[in-house]
Amino acid sequence: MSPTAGPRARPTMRDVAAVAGVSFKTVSRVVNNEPGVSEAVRREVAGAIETLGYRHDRGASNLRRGDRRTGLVGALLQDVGNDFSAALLRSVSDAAHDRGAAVLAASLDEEADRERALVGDLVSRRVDGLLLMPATQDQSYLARDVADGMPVVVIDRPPVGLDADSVTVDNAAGAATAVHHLLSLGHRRIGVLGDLDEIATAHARREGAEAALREGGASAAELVAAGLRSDAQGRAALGAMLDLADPPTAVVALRNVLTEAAARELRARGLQHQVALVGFDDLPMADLVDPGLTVVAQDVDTMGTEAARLLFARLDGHDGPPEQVVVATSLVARGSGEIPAR
Amino acid sequence: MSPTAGPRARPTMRDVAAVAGVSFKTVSRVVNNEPGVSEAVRREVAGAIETLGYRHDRGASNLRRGDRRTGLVGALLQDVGNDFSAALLRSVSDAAHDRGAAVLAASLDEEADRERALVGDLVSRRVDGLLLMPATQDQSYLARDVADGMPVVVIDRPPVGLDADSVTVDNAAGAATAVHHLLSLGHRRIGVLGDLDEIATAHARREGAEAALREGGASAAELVAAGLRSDAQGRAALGAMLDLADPPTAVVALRNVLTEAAARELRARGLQHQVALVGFDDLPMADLVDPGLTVVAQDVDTMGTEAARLLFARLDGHDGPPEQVVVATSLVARGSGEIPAR
DNA sequence: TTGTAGGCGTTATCAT
DNA sequence: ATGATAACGCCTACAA
Repeated sequence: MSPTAGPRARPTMRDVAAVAGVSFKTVSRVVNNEPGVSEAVRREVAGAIETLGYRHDRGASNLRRGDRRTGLVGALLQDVGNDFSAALLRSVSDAAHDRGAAVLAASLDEEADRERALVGDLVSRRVDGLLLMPATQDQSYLARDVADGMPVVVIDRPPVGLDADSVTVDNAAGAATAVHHLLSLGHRRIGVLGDLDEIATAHARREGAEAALREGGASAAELVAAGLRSDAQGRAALGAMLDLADPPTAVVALRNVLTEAAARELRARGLQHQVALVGFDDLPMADLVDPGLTVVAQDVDTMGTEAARLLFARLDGHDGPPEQVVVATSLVARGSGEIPAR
Repeated sequence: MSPTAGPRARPTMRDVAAVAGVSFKTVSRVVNNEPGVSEAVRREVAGAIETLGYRHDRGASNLRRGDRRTGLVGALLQDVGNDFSAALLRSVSDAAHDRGAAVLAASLDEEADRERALVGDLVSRRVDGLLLMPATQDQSYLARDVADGMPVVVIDRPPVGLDADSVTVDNAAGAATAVHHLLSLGHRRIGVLGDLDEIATAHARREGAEAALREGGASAAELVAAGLRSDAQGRAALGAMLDLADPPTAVVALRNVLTEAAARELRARGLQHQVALVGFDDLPMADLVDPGLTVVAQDVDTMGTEAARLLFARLDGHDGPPEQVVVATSLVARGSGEIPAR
């Protein structure tokens, strides 16, 4: 008995039926475009729907339906505000919408608990499938739900403890490419900036870079910094290296924030044309920076498309062993990585 | 009778109850953490849940519940892969997750039909509320659903034909700021690059810029290009202006892709230090470009936070007239906009 | 502390 | 072509 016109209860099929003067099953037929309703009745019902502002309830529908498909897909990414995640979300959600599915998106921020909590939430919402960029070290907690019929595609990092499709890049190889590029230009003092070693991709990249350095006879412990999470940490770490008696003549930044950080620090010191820089993962305006940023690029578009393909193939009943798609990385030379050693 | 281990049917509360040897209402109590269950039974039920891999079904739960809240929020943005939309999505989804709500995200790409279709989808999924960056010219089609209790917050553009909260920036004023900045440096030949005039924000920006130019006595029809949608179109339009006998000494780019395009074109012509450039909307690495890109920045963070605040206030029952929040823009001088007139 | 009956809005099944 | 009835998985109300 609220005096303010509170939200009126939404009309149901029964209400529509009453207005149209038919049984509510007939309304259901009309709403679902089922045959067996005369044109006259169909119009009558459509009119009632219009006047009442009736809106079909997918939740209720889904409860009763045979296939139990919600038309919902989950996308748990590292950070939907970040370029890489956002690009993936875009291509996956395009594929989803082409199939009439909606996408539940969320950011994990490398927090394992958040991943488990959000997966739980998505499962209880009965998503048809899940795209996951893991924050956990082990996804075996998902095995049961996968067995119960919820396909999961793991992206960016290989799944651990879980038999699932995945889309990754060869991080070690990509990092090695960056190092080889610099070695070939004569660099021997090469700094490495990496993220937390607990993150699988970060670990693989650092290992790949260090292995390449060793092979090239350019290994130097004081030029390797890991565990860098922010722009500030990246700048500080590079700054410390540049303050050494024998500073690096080149830097490999193993994540996009670190590439940005390195570019800033070099620029702040006026060294952007003296010290070479190669980043892992492409950046939006890398070509406009001075010098242009040389990077080992991941093909985000392909990654997203492939992930969507795998996910929807499973949803279409495609059975078979998990598929591991590895997308190629490519070195994009724009200037910063082509500065020769002094 | 499929030979392949197809998705087993998910266990229900009844199955759990059978295993635990209790009634299924007791299971419901345990699942919802309701009081009135002995510790012993609680543990028994928890064990059964574990062995069966039971997962609560929110859809079914919600159907019977009194409040009919789905804990779902829709976010219809221009393009979740684009920086501006992605930043908004991030802050809104943070606020949503803080409240235990999940976010359905989708991109509209300025397609009015897509907006209407997706809104319909979200409504039939019974989202509790909706954040909308409109692609339509008129949102009156939403009035009924708003009246039926679904709060809508319109972002980036003022709502048309709909009484709803909104979060916008003063586009005309922002564009005027950019022009004034250039006028004050002595520029009189100022090029303007704008998006489709049908887009409300684009229209307002162009009008604001042109008004400021007129006031400054620097109006020049041949230096105004609208309807530019892509990097290529932006570059072409600016290129044409620069090829004029009396080319512009400064450019205002009214959208971030156009700012990028302008920076590219100027750079390609080696004019990046001769022709001034001010963009509307900030860009990721604007400080690393040479020269740094001067922009009129929109405070995306505040926009997202405000939008979330408005939406969740409505969901918390806050009643009252629609609120129109206008977030201030700010000129961020980084170099490109401070090049003086020749 | 625990259980039973009924219904949320819809679709499946079977009847008319 | 249309309708009555049961059921989906769960929660509310009430009873034991």
